[in-house]
Amino acid sequence: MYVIEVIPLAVLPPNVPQILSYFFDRRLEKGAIVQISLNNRKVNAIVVSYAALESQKILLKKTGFQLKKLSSVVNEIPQVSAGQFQTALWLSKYYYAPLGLCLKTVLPPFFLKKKYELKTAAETVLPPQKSPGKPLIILSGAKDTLDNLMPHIKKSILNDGLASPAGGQVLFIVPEKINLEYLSAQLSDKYKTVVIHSGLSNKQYFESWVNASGGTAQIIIGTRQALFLSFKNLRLIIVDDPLNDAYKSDMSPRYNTPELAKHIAAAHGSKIIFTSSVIGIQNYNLIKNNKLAMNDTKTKNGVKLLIVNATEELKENNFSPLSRKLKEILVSRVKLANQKILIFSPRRGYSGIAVCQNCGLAVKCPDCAVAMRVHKTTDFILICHRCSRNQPIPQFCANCNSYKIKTAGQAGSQKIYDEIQRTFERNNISGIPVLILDSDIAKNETEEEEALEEIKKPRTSVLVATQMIFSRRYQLNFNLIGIINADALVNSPDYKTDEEFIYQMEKLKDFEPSEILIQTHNPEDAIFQTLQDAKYDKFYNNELQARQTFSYPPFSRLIKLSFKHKNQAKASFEARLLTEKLKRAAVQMKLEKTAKIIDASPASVERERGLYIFNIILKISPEFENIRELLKFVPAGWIIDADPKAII
DNA sequence: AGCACGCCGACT
DNA sequence: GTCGGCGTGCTC
Repeated sequence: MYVIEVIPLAVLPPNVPQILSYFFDRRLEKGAIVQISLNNRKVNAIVVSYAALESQKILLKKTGFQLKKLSSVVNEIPQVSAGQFQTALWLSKYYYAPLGLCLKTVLPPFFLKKKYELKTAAETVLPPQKSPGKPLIILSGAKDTLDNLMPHIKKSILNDGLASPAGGQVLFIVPEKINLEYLSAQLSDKYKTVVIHSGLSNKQYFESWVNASGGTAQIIIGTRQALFLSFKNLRLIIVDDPLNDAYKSDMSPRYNTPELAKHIAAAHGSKIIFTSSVIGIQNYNLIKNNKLAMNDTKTKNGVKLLIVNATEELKENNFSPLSRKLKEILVSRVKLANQKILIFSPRRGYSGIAVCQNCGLAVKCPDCAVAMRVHKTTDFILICHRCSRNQPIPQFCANCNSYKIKTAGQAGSQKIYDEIQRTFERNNISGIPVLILDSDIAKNETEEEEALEEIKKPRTSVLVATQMIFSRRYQLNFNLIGIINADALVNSPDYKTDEEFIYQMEKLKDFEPSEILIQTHNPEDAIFQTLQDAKYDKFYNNELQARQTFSYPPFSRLIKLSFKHKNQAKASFEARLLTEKLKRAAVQMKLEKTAKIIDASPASVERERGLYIFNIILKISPEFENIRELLKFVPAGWIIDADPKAII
């Protein structure tokens, strides 16, 4: 008899062991697939080790529980490689996520599907290679990204200076699948490329997998899942746009792709290059500490910035979302030939919200603690931007029964569109196409492509777009960009706001405009001067200092603990209970200095989809390794988010 | 996360 | 009488 240790491919709560033991009458190799009975349900599990029962007897007596027998063997041939185990373990440890779930994340979507069986789990453990050197960040405009990368790609594929005769592989990670087609078209005439993303069928995914692990593919281009492939001789990982929000997984394990990419690169001994339009504060700090090299190829192009005081517009009785200056520039621009104009709207929809003029209350979503946003279809309707629920604008105010419900607040893309049309009419301008690109349009893929095709035509046109347009910055150019409300550009009042603002603005410059007009209610804000100078050293240094003062990253690691419940009192109680528990534990463990616990507070949107949300923030100093010691007090039902996107 | 057990209210 | 609501507890 043998004792087999397995990882169930199921979610186990954090307070139970993630590796379980079962009896079996023979040995099973690491990576074999079995079926186990877990609390009376049948679950697939992966073998991690075996041991003769004799050697385990004493140990088993101590634990006290009765081991069960394995239900059945699914596949005795190892299907999970050492590399996959290693990645899953790292994810689980680094992001405090259930191990079984991490293993599931690492495995390809066709895993255990009969048609796509892998003969052996491909694994190429490379002999120690020449050190790949420090990570590198290349700063460039989006359109120069590939040109800058080509020498690095070429060198890696030629496998320069290495003993191994095999050609090297390059892994190119992008935040969204939208640019995969373009990148693969650019690279595939010179190199054998494969593509990996969530839209692939099992058949296609399997094919890419085989080409990557077998070494046929020289360049693997993909979204973050491509990091979970097996490789033959991976020499270089490129992560484009590392600051992109889409890189942070919103499902457990809540990993951040650039961080995982660094780990994978280290495991393969391959070089890692980030390509970005900005450095970012964390990377700036790494450069300062000599842990990251930088190659700044950005030419200081003389884009003209125009700051317009939006408050002044209101004082002068201009209630249009378009300032007088913007209208003026717009009207003169469209009279020229082949002008591309982007009007950047902070959000989709028509105008802000529906407000009762009598009592001043906005119409709120019944399930979420946010005001619903007005949209225009054939009629005006209300849509919740959190949960997508929609309903007509009520005739009477739920609060005071008044019938005076009016739309109010910041204009969205739809209203801006109407305003532009009206401006053109008033100035007797006709025949200028005005298009919208927001997530409402993008729901229909052909409609989105049509809008983009129209924009690419060699004629003057205007596009009203939300942040979605950023993913098109590799191919689109605009002569003029107007930002309707810069204050709403960054969605949350968080410690990252200024960094995010700079990031967004630098991305806009990727469209290579000659002029950017920014409308804001805070024109005196120092950030605009920083932007004007495009000198970010001082900004980063100030920001680093502020972050040090308040123990924000990179001077601490943030962990967000969230609890959701339909009953507000219950959620609030649980949150306070855990805060107290953690504080007491921290005192007992003498961690008051290394782990700062911020009291539980309702999330900035305190209710979402009918659930009340409370957050506890932990600020852990970087030298404290054993966060698990503290997190073991977090009961099941809490969401643990290490390195969260936002803390509100 | 699932899934069973168990204790209260509605209904053929 | 029993069907089914969901609170509680457990998973080698």
